[in-house]
Formats: sequence, C-alpha cells, structure tokens
Amino acid sequence: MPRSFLVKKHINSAKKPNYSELESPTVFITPHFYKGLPISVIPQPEILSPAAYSPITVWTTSSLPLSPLPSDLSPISGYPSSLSDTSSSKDHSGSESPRSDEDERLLPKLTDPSGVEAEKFQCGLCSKSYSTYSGLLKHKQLHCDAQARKSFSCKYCEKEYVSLGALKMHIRTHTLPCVCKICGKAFSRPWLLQGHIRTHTGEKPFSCPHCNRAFADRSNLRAHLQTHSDVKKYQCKNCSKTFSRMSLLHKHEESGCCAAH
DNA sequence: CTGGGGAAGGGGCCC
DNA sequence: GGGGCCCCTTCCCCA
Repeated sequence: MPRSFLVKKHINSAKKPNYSELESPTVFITPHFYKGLPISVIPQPEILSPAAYSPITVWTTSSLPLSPLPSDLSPISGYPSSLSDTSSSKDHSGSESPRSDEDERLLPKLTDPSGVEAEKFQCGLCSKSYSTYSGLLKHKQLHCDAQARKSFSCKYCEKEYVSLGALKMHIRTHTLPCVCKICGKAFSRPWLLQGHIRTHTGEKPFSCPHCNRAFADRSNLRAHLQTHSDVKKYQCKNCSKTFSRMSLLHKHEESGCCAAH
C-alpha cells in the first residue's frame, strides 16, 4: 500500500484545483515514458497574471487589517476567506468575486478600526494623504508601488516572497501541475512526481553502502545512514541522548525529558 | 513508547 | 530568469 498521506489528492472535488480553469497543461509521466525523457512543466499563463503578482501594499497606518483586503488591491486576491487557518492554503476554492460597490464603501472603515470615520487615506511610503481611498490607490499605483515591489505575495495564501521566481515556485504548490498518470495524484514539481512514480515502479536508486538496503529517496537514505552511525546527529540538551532524526529528538523532548530536568 | 522507513513539501543554490 | 537538484524537514505508519 503506497503511503502517500501528504499528497494533495484530487479525489475530493472540494479541494481539487480546477486545472482547466487554470489553463495549465499538466505533466503526465508514466513509468514507461519516465525513463529517459526529460520532464518539463509548461508555464501556466493564469498564474502569470498581474493579479497574482501584485506587489505588497505597505500600510503604515497600522490600522488596516491583513484581511480582508479588496480583491483588486490585495496581492492575495481570491484566496479563501478562512485566512487564519494555514491549512486553508490547500483549500483554494477558486471563487473570485470582483469587488462590489459595497466593498468600496467598507474600505474607509477598514482603515480606521477605531470606529471614527476616516477622512484621510495616507500613503505609507511618502505620507501623502488623500480624502478618498481610490485617490490613494491611484497614487500608489502610479508613484509608490514601484518601491514596494521588493515583495511578491501569493494569490492563494498569505505567503510572501522576495523574488518572482520564488513566488512562482510557491504557486506551484497550489496549482500542482505535475500529475501522475497512474494514480492521478498531483505534485508541485516534476522531480516530486518522479519520486512518487518510484513508489509505483519500486525503483530504489539510492543504496546504503553499509547494508543492502536501498531507497527511492536520497533524503531517506541519509536518514538511514544515521542509523549506522554511533554518534547520532541530533542530541538532547538535557540528557545528551542522541537521535538519528530531528523528529525523534522532538518526540523525545515532547515526551517529557526536558520537563523532567 | 521508541526507532526507523516511506512519502512528500518546500526553500535555496547552481547551472 | 527558469529549471533541476540538493537538502532539510515533516508527517504517518509500522515493527
């Protein structure tokens, strides 16, 4: 039985990214094709839209909450309403609604949680003030956002990145363009899919030099090699006991060793 | 309960 | 700048 607990499956439609909507050609790799063929991921036009890469708007009024932001302003437009739950990053609903007039009316209140109707909208970068939100928005788009383009925010979750490339890489974790043709599981990167396909083929290219065990994943071999080592890599600060894995050390600490000292 | 294996996520680096 | 790879980390399961 393959143990792929962490794979984002497309079986439950509630969490299934709509690939046709994303216009993202998926990458199908079968074991038959896998060997010898380079794996490429076709860029996804949808995620290259300006909305996906709107720079972070810097609010120095210290009053504007992170959420909700108007969809046409927020760099994270379209992400689920349950922001506080980080797991929601996997729950991209794809429901994007254009900002309504009501949203526009709500904006001044968002900038002023004190309850006092805000009269001014101040630019966090140059301190210029505007009587209307749209005025501030125009100003920022025309003058000041260029200074804020150091940051790129994901449209599906609240994560931010300093480079467009890093953001693109991250967005793949939402769009999952690499799909296993055998079982339909989707992955963010081709080599993740490759590793997954090894679970189907049984291929284990990473062999332990100390025993006859082989592994499909290099990191798992590395973890295994620790079991051959007398001195484990991860040591408890309290009892000096060593562990082959950090997760084991964490388990040990959580089990009460640290509390007992 | 502990240790280890399997599978996968994701950031960073290098070409 | 993009893709591939490396590495670390996490999670779950099982013996």
